[in-house]
Amino acid sequence: MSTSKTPSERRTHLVRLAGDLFAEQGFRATTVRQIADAAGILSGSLYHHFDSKESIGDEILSAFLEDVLAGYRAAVAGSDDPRAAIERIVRSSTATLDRHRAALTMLQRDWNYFSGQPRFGYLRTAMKEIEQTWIDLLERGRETGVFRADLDARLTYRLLRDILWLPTSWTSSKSWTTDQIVDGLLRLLFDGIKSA
Amino acid sequence: MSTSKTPSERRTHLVRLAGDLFAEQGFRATTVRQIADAAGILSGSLYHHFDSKESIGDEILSAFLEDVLAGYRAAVAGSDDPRAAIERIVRSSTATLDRHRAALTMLQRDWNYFSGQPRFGYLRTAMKEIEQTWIDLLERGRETGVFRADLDARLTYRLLRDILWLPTSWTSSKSWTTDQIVDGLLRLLFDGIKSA
Amino acid sequence: MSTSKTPSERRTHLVRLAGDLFAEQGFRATTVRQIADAAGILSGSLYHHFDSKESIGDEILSAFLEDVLAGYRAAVAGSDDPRAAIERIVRSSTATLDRHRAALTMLQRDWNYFSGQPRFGYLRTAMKEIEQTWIDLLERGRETGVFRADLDARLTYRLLRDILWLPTSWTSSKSWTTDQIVDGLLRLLFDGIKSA
Amino acid sequence: MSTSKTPSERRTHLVRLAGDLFAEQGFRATTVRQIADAAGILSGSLYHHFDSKESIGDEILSAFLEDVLAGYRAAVAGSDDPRAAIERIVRSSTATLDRHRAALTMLQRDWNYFSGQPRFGYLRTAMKEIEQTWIDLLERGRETGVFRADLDARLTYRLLRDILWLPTSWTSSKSWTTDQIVDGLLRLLFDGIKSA
DNA sequence: GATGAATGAGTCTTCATTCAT
DNA sequence: TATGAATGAAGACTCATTCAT
Repeated sequence: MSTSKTPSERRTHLVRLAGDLFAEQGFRATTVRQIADAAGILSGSLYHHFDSKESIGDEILSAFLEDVLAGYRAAVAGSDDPRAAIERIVRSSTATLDRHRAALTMLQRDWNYFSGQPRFGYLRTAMKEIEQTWIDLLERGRETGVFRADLDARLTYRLLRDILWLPTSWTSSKSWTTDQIVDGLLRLLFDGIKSA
Repeated sequence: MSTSKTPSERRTHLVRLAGDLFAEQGFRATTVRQIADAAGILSGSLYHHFDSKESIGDEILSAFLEDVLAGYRAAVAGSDDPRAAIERIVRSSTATLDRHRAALTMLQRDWNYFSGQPRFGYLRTAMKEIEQTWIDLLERGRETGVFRADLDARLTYRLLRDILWLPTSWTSSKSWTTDQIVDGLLRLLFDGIKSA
Repeated sequence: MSTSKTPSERRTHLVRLAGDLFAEQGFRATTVRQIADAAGILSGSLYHHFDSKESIGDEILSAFLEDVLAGYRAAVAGSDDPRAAIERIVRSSTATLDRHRAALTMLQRDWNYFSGQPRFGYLRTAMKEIEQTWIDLLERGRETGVFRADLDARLTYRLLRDILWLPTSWTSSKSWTTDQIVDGLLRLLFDGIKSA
Repeated sequence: MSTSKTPSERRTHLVRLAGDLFAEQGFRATTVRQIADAAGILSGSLYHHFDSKESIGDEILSAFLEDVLAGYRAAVAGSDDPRAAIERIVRSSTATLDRHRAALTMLQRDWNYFSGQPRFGYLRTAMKEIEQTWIDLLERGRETGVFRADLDARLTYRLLRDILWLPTSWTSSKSWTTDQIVDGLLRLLFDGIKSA
């Protein structure tokens, strides 16, 4: 992944600035000049801290995926109850949103670009672990009768994973708190919109 | 909206080619040269058919929104039953996916880019009508007791609209038919994943 | 090697202009802007004709090597006399100098740069054929008693090949005609500087 | 020439490191960062020792020329025999090669660059002395019948000077010892490749 | 309608150099 | 002496667009 030695504060600050721009405009649509402008330096000066625009992206993406995977592993580790595990995943995922808006936006908008490059091979690896986790939980829940018997695990996973990551794009309009979103999601997820 | 004077077959063909590329790579990431290559002509020659890359995008987006709005209006017009209307919307939306993958991808990935330009003002207008339609239906369903009483109409709308458009990005992996996706969505939407 | 379809006259002209600059300054020290300036266009416009600076170099180098190898093969093909063959090589090489000054200078000054790139792999291949030709001739001449018995074929080859290509760098100072140089070289080569 | 006030050991070491890189890659193709990396310091820190990259080059080149000129003068001073003097020049030149590979490579590859700058004016001066020495020797040898009567002194000088400096570029392939090269050169020079 | 050639503004990146600490 | 951060000018290359033929 990234060679994160002991990132100086300056460097960390620059990554944050870049991340904000990536979140707003996407990775490819953001120019190094915009990043440099935000930092009040010349664009060439960025290369004192990073050896390429992509290495900034790398730093953001790998940090995000480490966090996400940690959340998934912790959610599964606790107990045997699939429903409880899914709820923990949803809650941890949503919590991660705020810290990693940039990464999420980058993946949503430029997935093809990143996943095609060898350098970002870890993206596919991580996604596979995430997928496997969901599918295991959904199938286990189905077998133990907690979830509907006709549930298509893979299809449901695809839907849920993407749904979970949707609200990132909204954060500009601060209409809802994170808690509201999580609860709305969980209700929708488990119970649908029908009244009981 | 679009300046579709005499949409000669050649022109229509070019728009389709461009759309395929936009769907794959996004609007901004697609170069006019790639479009021209796909058509077997030189990039400059495209300008005999369109006066800019954006006018191609315009053509694609406006056609899409006309279709979508028509679907929404038809869905609502039929009856008073909110649940039936929503099901019609979902079914019509999903049907539109195949015909308008390019437009959806463009909106998902470059919404900020388009919606910021006066030329694409109709995007915001159309979105507002879509939003209003959903909210009306959800609130009516809540009031008549068909939907849960604690349903946040606006939040649910945001979630549902985006969810509805998610599967567009998947089409590369032909794992499911459109029908499968629609049914999965409707079940999730109305009933959640819990077993009865 | 290079994909030389049907090089337009414009393209050919540009290659010549670039070659002149490469010959004077070396490949790496020459900027695309200088080439464009020489052609009276903007630097970006060069990329309408070539997809990279290196592809211009490729065009120049591969044309040169084809010419050189043709000369070597023809020189060897004629007869069995090593001394005559070497004389033909020297004469043909020197004749090639004028047409390919740029290529020679590029190889002399930036050999490490080019030979390290896969794209220019044919450079090593060609050099090997050249080396083998010399060594065969020298060894045959030694065995048949035409050349000195203590001649180190490989060492002599290295010296001779490089010596043969030296005068390219001088052409700025038009002190000698090509014929003078060839004759001087041949005398030095066969007889040394000692008086008989 | 060079501003070698107090050539501390550190400084001398740095010059040697730089020289190695210059010899491998050429002066212009070597970056100050590479030099600093080789020394284990940051590139900016080099400027505590030298006020510019060129001043490092200056140090290397002027040391070389002093050495070479000393060799030439000593070679001529000894006796009146042109042939003996030339042999001494060749032997001393070749001996200098090992100590000054960097300088030679720099001159071979970037002569135009250096000789064009006022700061390196001494290069032209030194070259003129070298040229004059050769021409004197060759003409004297021709007049006294030691060398061929039809020898073009200037042309032969140009050839010989460059030939003498050729083997520098080979040192990567350690196929021959310096002695072997010298002997090969001298035999070629005096006797040619023909068998007696 | 299409080609071939060009523009001009902008992209990421490199590199010698400077300087406060 | 060295570091860490920056400059500023330049480098190769991209791309939407224009236009004479």
